[in-house]
Amino acid sequence: MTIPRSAPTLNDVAQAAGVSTATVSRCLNTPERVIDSTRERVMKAVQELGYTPNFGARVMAARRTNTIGAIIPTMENAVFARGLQAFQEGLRESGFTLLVASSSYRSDIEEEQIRALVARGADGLLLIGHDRDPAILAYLQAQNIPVLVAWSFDPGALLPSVGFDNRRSMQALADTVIGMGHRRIGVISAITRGNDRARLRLAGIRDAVALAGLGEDAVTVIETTYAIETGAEAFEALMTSQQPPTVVMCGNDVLAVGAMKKARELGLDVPRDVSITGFDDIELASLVDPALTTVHVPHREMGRRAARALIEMVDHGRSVPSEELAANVCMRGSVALPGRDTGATA
Amino acid sequence: MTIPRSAPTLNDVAQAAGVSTATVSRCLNTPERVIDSTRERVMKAVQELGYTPNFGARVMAARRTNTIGAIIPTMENAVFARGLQAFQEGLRESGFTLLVASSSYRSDIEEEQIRALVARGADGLLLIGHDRDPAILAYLQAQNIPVLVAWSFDPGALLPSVGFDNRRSMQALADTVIGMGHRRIGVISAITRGNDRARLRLAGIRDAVALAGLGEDAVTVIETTYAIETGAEAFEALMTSQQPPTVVMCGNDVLAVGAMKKARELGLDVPRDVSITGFDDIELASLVDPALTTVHVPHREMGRRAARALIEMVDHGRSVPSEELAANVCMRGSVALPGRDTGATA
DNA sequence: GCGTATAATGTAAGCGCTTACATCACGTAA
DNA sequence: TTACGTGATGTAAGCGCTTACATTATACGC
Repeated sequence: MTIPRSAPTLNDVAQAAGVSTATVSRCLNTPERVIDSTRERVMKAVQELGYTPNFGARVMAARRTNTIGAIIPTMENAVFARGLQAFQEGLRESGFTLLVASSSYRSDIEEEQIRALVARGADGLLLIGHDRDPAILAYLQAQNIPVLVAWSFDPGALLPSVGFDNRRSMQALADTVIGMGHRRIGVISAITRGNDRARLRLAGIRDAVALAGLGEDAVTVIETTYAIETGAEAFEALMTSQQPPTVVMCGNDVLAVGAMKKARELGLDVPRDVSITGFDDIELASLVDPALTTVHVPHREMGRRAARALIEMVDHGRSVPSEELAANVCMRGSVALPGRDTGATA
Repeated sequence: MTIPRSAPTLNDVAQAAGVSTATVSRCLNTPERVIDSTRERVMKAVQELGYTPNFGARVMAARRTNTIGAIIPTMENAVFARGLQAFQEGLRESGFTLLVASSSYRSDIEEEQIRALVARGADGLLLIGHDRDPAILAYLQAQNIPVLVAWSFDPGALLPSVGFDNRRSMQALADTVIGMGHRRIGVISAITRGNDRARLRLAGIRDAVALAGLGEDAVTVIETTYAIETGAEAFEALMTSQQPPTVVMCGNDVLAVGAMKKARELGLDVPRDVSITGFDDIELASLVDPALTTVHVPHREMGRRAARALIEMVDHGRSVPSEELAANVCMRGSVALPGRDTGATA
């Protein structure tokens, strides 16, 4: 067996098998149109040469890639990782390959990645959230490529989505908390700029506050990046202020876990001295002590449905109605009635 | 502005700008070779048409994709997610795009993904671990495509690697544990089939046992899939056996956290009643109570170095020496001297 | 003004594949 | 035997791009 200088081509296979390139191509794509004896000969040559069709060439000739692209903010966020894993499994069943890229929460990188994926011939795209420069939307439209949004449900948006109502879900949680008597609410939010999930969750808290007839100054908001440590810092800032909150509502579980960690360090008992809530219901939420009150998001289900919806769009070239999934409040040990005092320990 | 039937091509741009396709191509690839006035005209046309070069065609003509492919077992494992994020950032700085696929720990899917990535013209590949069907190795060699292995250092393997010595690191941890007096060791390992990291970690424990002159029956091994819940189940099985171990060493932190959770449910105090160890040092390890004794793996550093090494291989077409990173034992609260009793609570 | 070096642009040949269409080899019916 | 239908295979034209090479424009020195 000789080692080829470079990857073998269709032509090499054709020569080895003593047929034309068309026959080889047919063996690979429509085997039933080739007589058995020939096919065997060709397949043998394919095996021996270790031939893999050149994707670029194939795409260019056939105008279809069976590839779906997805762009997520970061792979380090467990919620995306989980949803995407399910998404990929769903695609695989239908013969699609998933290509993933991440944007580090930066819209310029997201745009770059969108272009990269489109250029690679992605048949469809999965994007996270609706906040996006109109120019990119126009570009996507010009490319005439199906795009689905996940993790955020918004029937009024330009793009169809599979997700949940971040605003209403967070409001439900805030309603409950306020209903328990909390009047000073600290909020640790993810950066809202370019992130509708974060923005809407914050809006949900404000909705609840307004509904309860509380003043705007009932909430103190700190925005910070996604990490346990930054959550801890924000928590400390909130709790060492003049009038510390009796409950700290966090934009996601990771920030909340950071808050709980810092509470322990500060000698604050959760939930006696201060209540803490999260959002997402990642595994971590039920592992910490006390278990974290949060909003459960069905990430896997979302991934599966997104796969189904996007395949539908790609296969039949038609848009698809947005799908809303339920995200329910999950009461656990980290929330209690507010104490009589100001929330500081003795 | 008219909506094009399909994506605009180089030719469309050339026509719109009144130049040849070669000039447009040069504007995009070697702008300094085109006079300003022409370039402006061309770029304007590019903008207006929303032109994106067709990747397949470009690759076919230029024989280079600036794309690196990576295949990981699963995105849901935080260690891969973190290392890969760093890997991607490293690649981006050098103008490479990362394409990620996951194999669900199945070698047949991994092979499929390897072929998919190769077919897509990946200039290089990042793979996890050395366990792999020789046929795929041969295929990769025939394709003459640079491949780097991460998460496992093995200077003797066919492929160069950037990683740590799973066996020796785990042995170091086991040495320490045995040095503290533990004589009955329960092991919760990830599935070892096709997973050299799991296999080598287990081997490291056996090395330590042999070195200490203990019999083989000092260790009881349970293999299970990667999840908190399966770790919990395995832990229960170990602890309800006739002679429960005084220490349970887990193949990774996720299994260890599952074990700790189950310990709490069983009313066992960690580390008084039983010691528990992990591997990886994910964030979770220092969040649980007591903090988990584990082996710290520098995932980010590994990702960065892997990026550098693979780029070197791709750019200069030469192989690269394997790099070993240190993975150090991290003693924390979950390990203590064994009690006098059998490990069962009163 | 002319010749020449140099910069800017155009021309056209592929890159590896698919596929419409042409060709060929049979088998069947008249 | 001939004519023709059918199925297997070959031929060759692109797909959109890059790039070696050819051509044309510009600048400069004499």
